Order: sequence, then C-alpha cells, then structure tokens
Amino acid sequence: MVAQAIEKVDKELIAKRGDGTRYALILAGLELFGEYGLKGTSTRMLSKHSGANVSAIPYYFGSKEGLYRAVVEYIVERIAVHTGEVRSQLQELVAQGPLTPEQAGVALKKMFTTMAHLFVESDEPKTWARIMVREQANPTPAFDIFYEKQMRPIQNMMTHLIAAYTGLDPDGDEIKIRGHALIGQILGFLIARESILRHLGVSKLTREHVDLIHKVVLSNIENCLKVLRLREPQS
Amino acid sequence: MVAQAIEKVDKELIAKRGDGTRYALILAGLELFGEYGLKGTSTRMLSKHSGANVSAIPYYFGSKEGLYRAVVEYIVERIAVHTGEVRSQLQELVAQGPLTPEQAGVALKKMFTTMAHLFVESDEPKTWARIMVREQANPTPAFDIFYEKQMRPIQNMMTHLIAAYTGLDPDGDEIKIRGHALIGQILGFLIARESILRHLGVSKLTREHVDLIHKVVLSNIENCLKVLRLREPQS
DNA sequence: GTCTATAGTCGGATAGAC
DNA sequence: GTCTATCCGACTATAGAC
Repeated sequence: MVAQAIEKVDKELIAKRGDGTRYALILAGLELFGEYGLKGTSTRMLSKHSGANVSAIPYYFGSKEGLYRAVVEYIVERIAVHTGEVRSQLQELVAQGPLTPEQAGVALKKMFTTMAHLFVESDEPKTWARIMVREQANPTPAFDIFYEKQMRPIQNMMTHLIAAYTGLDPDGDEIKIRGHALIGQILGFLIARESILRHLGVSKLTREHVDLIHKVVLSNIENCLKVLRLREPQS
Repeated sequence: MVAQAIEKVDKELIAKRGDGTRYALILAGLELFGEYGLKGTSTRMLSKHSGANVSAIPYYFGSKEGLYRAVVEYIVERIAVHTGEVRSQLQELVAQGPLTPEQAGVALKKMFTTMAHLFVESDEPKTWARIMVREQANPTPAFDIFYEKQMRPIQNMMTHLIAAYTGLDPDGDEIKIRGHALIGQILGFLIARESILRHLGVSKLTREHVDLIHKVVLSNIENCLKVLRLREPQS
C-alpha cells in the first residue's frame, strides 16, 4: 500500500533525496503518528510499516522527533498543493486593489467551498487531520511550521475578505472571532467526526451526507455574513 | 495545587473511597493525560504529580488504562454537574408535550448559551477538552463512556428542539448535520484555541474576548436557525 | 493501604560491518 | 546507504516487607 501511495505523489518529493526510503518513512509516519501519536508510535513500528530499517530514522531525520517534524512539513506541502490554485487566485484579486462587497462575497464563497471540499470530502486530509488536531490541542514545536505556513495566511485572507464584504474593521478582534466561528463549523465535521458518524448511525459518510454538509455549511456561512452586511457600521 | 482542587470538588467523589489517593491520581491523570496523552504519560509522572506511590495505580485502577478510564468517567461526571440543571429543565419542558416554535427557540438559546459558557469561558473544561479531542480523533474504548452518557443526550435534545423550532424532520439527516455545524462554531474556540489565540495576538483570552465570542456565536446560531423557520417545509 | 525493590519488557540511538 | 548487533535508559506491573 505504501508503494501505491508513492506513485500518486509528486516526483519532486521523492527526488529530494536519491532514494525512496526517506519518503516511505514519511508516509508511514503520516499514518502511524496520526493513529497513535508521537509517543505512541515506536521506531520499530515505523520501520515495519515503511519497510525501511530502524536505523534509517536517525540516519535521515536525526531522531524520531525529526521524522515527526518532516511529516508535519509534508502535510503543509500537501495542503498547499490542494489549495494553492484558489489561494493564488485570491491573492491576485486582492493585489489588484480594494474589492467591492460583491467581489469579496464571491471570493469568500470560493474560499469556504475549497475548505469544505478539502476537509469534509477528500480522503487524504483525514490522515492529516488527526495529526493537526493533536497539534491544536497540544502544540509541539512542529505546530509553528503549520501555523505560520498555513493557518496564518488563511486567517489573514479571510479577515481581509470579510472586511471588504461587511465593512467591519479589518484590524479589530470581532472580525477575527467571526472568521474563526465560521471555520469552526467546517472543522467540526473533521474534528468531531466520530460524534457525527454515531449520530447519523453510519460508519462512513456517504456521498449524500457530504453534499448535505456542504449545503448546510455554506448556507449557514452566507446567512451569518449577509446579516453583517446589512448592519450599520458601528461599535 | 492538588489539595486546592480537591477542596473545590464534590465531597461525594472523595468519599467514594476512604482515601484521597485515588482521587489525587484522577486529578493528576486529568492534567497529564490531557497534556501528554495516554501513552505519553508514564506511571512515574502520575505518581510524582499526585504524590501517590507508583504502585497505587495498579492497586486502585488495575492498570494505567484503568486510571485513564476512570479519568474519562470523572470528566463525564463533571460535565453533568455543570450542565445538569439546564438539562433537567429542558427535559422537563420537553416531557410536558409538544413545544411551540417560540418555546423551542428560547430553549435552544438556553442550551447554546450553556455550552458556550462551559466551553469558552470556564477554565475547567480546557483540561477535559484535550482528552476528549484526542478521543474524537482516535477513539479508545473509553470514548463509548463519553459518547453514550454525554454526546448522545445532547444530540438528541438538540435535534428535538431544532425540529420544534424549524419544522424540520426530526429523524432526517439534515437536522443532525445542522445541529453539528452549530455546535462546531462553539467547539472551534475550544479545540482550535491555539490558532485563535495567535490570530488575536494574545496568550490568553480576555474578558472582552470571551464576551465577544459569546455574542458572535449566539447571533450566528440565531441567524442560521431563523432562516430555517421562514423556509417552507420541503425536500 | 503504602512503601521499596525488582523482574521483565520495550524503547531510541549508536557502532561498525558490508 | 543499508544492515545487524547491542547498549542503556525508561517503562509497567508485581512481590513482599511494614
């Protein structure tokens, strides 16, 4: 199964080092760290799962923690691959000058759609999610990598767009909190997945569930923001 | 610090066993399992933190896993203490017969206010949260205790109230998903706290932040539900 | 019910052959 | 760059004194 996954992935990452061992370890780490956590995953497990020798871990990554950092960096790279296009589109748009509320509204919708698609629908992120959720609840030094390269740009872009759409002060706390609340709706389906699965009485989300989640989340977000637009700029 | 916390807590729990050792271990587990996870917490750490002897763990709980289960059970009990009053109020109300949309609206507001208060404002849940978040991402057998005794009743109550308020089919998937999305907004501030703290540029939420979060979340929820009320019952 | 001592296991990292 | 062998520390749980 590792070999299969290797083929799906950018050649560049493999080419980073002459061999596939390093990469096989990252893939193993992705699965095992997500499943059992940093401490819960032993180098022997990583070795067995990747097919690499135990000694390859200190050799390539210095230590088990080094491999963990590399795994987080890999996740950041993969998210960039998934969201890069939308992100550069939005950055281009923003760079062109001040946005009209209508433009901002369209951009926000695109942004949230991308997030919902990535977090709810795709299969790949489920592997990442566990690692990143752990990091949120209990940041290791690796959290900095994730936050600075992924979260902060998203937060900034969202703040900017919501400000353009609603007229809220882009530097105030309210706009940051509002953005966070909206993301929370989507994140809930990633983070508390076990609870929603049990509530729905299924072991896996069906196509219909996913579509429904999309619809609900996007309409909720639209409603929350629309009300702000109509509100007089104050306090 | 342990002795201090003991005093704050129900006498019953201490009286469960003649001694405080058992309880001191649970308190230590609450902090350490949250911080380092099940595997990441050693019996030596628990011993040192609680002041109890290492052997007290297998003695009272059978094993480290036994202590972990006891900690989850303790969390469930504590949540019940915090939410019990509102919960029985709501159950009473529901038992009296079918609710008008207005009654359901008031009840929903009370329910979400309680949750927001508990998850965003109080200090105690932050300790619980880490453990429960780990369980969501990676359920151990202890998750069942939490889900059946806490999550399911909340989900059922919420489904019931949203149905009464909006006219949505109480047995459909949509209502479950809508409820989950709304809870997600609140949960985001508990689970992804590190991200919102960094975005706000603070290391701890101030009173003002907490009030703002309350306001934003509750108004969002109200907006999302209000729209449904006006919607024609369909599909 | 609490302690010390220890058995028995498994972990990460290194040394050095190939 | 990959392997085997091994060191050494840390872990959980138990035995048995008090």
